[in-house]
Amino acid sequence: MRIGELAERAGVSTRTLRYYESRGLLPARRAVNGYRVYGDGDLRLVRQIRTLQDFGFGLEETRPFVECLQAGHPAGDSCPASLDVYRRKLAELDVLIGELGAVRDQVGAQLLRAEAELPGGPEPRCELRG
Amino acid sequence: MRIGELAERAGVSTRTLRYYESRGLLPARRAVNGYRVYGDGDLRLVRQIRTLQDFGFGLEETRPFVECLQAGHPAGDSCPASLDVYRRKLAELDVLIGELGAVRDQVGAQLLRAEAELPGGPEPRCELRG
DNA sequence: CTAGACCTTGACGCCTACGTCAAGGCAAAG
DNA sequence: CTTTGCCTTGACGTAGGCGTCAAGGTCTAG
Repeated sequence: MRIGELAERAGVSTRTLRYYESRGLLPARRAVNGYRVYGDGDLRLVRQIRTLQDFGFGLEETRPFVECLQAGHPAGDSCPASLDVYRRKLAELDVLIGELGAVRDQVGAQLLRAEAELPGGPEPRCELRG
Repeated sequence: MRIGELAERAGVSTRTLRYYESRGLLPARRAVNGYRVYGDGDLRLVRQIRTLQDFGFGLEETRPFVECLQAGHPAGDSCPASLDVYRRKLAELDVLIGELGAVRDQVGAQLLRAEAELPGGPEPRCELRG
């Protein structure tokens, strides 16, 4: 299939596919006229990349998965290098989530304090009515 | 004081201060020779910006706080507009943390599955020894 | 022959918060 | 006068992942 069909089937733009090729992921055979030609394996490959990107992986981080598939393994994460990426990402996520949680608490505290110091506006929920 | 001193006292670069000015935050008086001249209030202003940036606020999001201080209020969050930013940020953080948590769980699940399917490598912790 | 759909490469745009260099002005010390 | 240090504006570079022309080649239907 050519680039347009692969793009449509994978749900991405042709620009995206050319970009992946420029990054060394997703190499393409060429027809006589210079057109890129892809096989079904390439569809799996692009889908693997998109799945990881949805998880917030950068393109470089998807490379081990891509190479794993290209090496003929059943899945992108059938190789130790891919598992390492999973582990690093997990660690990163844990740190990030922790930091964001801390920030959330600080912002929440600032909000409460500032609301208490601001006389105007809507009254606090616990205000006595009547 | 001039830009170099303010930069040092605030712990930022002169480039950063000029950038803030170009964005319409942190306006500066000018000496006869064209040099920027700042007062102590500007130091508070810059510190307010940095605090918020440490919380992950974008520069635009710090504008209400800056304007609040410039209006003569005791703190950057002494104005309703600033509180609105706090609230929006809290909501954003909650959503983001939730999404990241979901991703974390999915990546963790993928890792466990892939580790189980990979025969080689270090044995699971529960393996019998000897 | 021509229109139209598809393909090619090349290159600039975007967005954020500055870093970093370039060329040159101003002021005080020696 | 010269050095030294601080200041000025201007403008390009960075990172990520493409979007969006631009100019032109290819193939097919009518």
